[in-house]
Amino acid sequence: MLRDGYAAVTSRSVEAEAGLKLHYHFGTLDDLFIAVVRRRGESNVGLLEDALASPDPIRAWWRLASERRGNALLVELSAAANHRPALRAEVATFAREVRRMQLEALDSLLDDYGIDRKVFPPALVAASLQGLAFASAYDLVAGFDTAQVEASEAMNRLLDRLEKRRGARRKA
Amino acid sequence: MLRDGYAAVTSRSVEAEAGLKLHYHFGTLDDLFIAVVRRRGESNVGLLEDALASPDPIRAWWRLASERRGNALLVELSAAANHRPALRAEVATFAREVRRMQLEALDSLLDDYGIDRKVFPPALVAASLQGLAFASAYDLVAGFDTAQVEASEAMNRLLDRLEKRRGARRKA
DNA sequence: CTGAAGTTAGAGCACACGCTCTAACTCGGA
DNA sequence: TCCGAGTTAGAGCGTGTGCTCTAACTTCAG
Repeated sequence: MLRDGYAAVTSRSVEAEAGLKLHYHFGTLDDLFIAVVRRRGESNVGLLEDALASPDPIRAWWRLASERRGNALLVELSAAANHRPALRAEVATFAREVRRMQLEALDSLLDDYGIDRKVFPPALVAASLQGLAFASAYDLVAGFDTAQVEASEAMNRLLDRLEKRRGARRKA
Repeated sequence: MLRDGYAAVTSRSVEAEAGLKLHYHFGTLDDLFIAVVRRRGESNVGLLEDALASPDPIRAWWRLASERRGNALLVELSAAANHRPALRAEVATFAREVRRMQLEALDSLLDDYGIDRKVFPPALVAASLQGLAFASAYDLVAGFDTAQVEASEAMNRLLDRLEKRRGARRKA
């Protein structure tokens, strides 16, 4: 999937590559995709949980969100979900769950970071961070070259400042 | 394309819907997609140019970037570009050009808005704004329901503040 | 009215897909 | 050793694709 794109995942290519009978073990192709989403999604929920509970939650979240392989996979799965309603529903479930976790975490974290929730409510922060990471990954996967490196370096510096501020505030 | 997704754009469906012979008028299917990107892309470059030169440039840009139809089309075209190298190259050209325009505009605008370019350099601002808009559109198109409405309302309020600040600074 | 240029209808080709089916194979327990 | 459960190989079906091709139709200048 990462090598050739989701469209290259056909019953024949899977059987050739994996050396087993797809329809015997998984049922339909949809079932295969859904199994992938479920596996990956559950592991991701776990990782996000850890990140949000870590000592520098937003930085950890950002690191997770900008992770390259995971994002490439997400891009492919989202594209595949375009033509597979069942898959789309499964992806939607995880997207909602992940966003819910982020909003809940931010709700108590924003004050720690000294972020004014009137100006930057959780929904905006979450959507921006995740959107920046996703769009950067998208452009990278597609080879668009839209100054993602510069942006992500600036983001890392911004996170340094934020985490430092949080550290200072929590000490006080 | 917007109704049924890019995968529904087949030689036969196009001929049925448009009532003309695709291969006679356009050549290959790739050529059709590329023509669409080129038309849409050029018009979009023009619109962005106007937006960035308008009295409230960032708000206008944001409005353009969150425009629903355009974004849905972008999502479809990006997905289609996944399996069509020629198309991907064409989309990449416009993505780069658009980003270049944004960076150039921000380079002189940031001071007007009183945004500290040490913390928020043009690349970060551009990628965030565009990323937020794109990801929101993506989630909307896919029906993911990840609090995009809340986020976009907050973004509008943030833009109100920013544009107001710019107005005040320019008067002084 | 003639005839050439532009355009279409529709059959057809080679290919790939998802999925099903049957015959064969492997292999561990009795 | 034999049996039966688990698994595979590989042919096959129906469908849809991109694209080509030829014969027919339309249009309009001369």
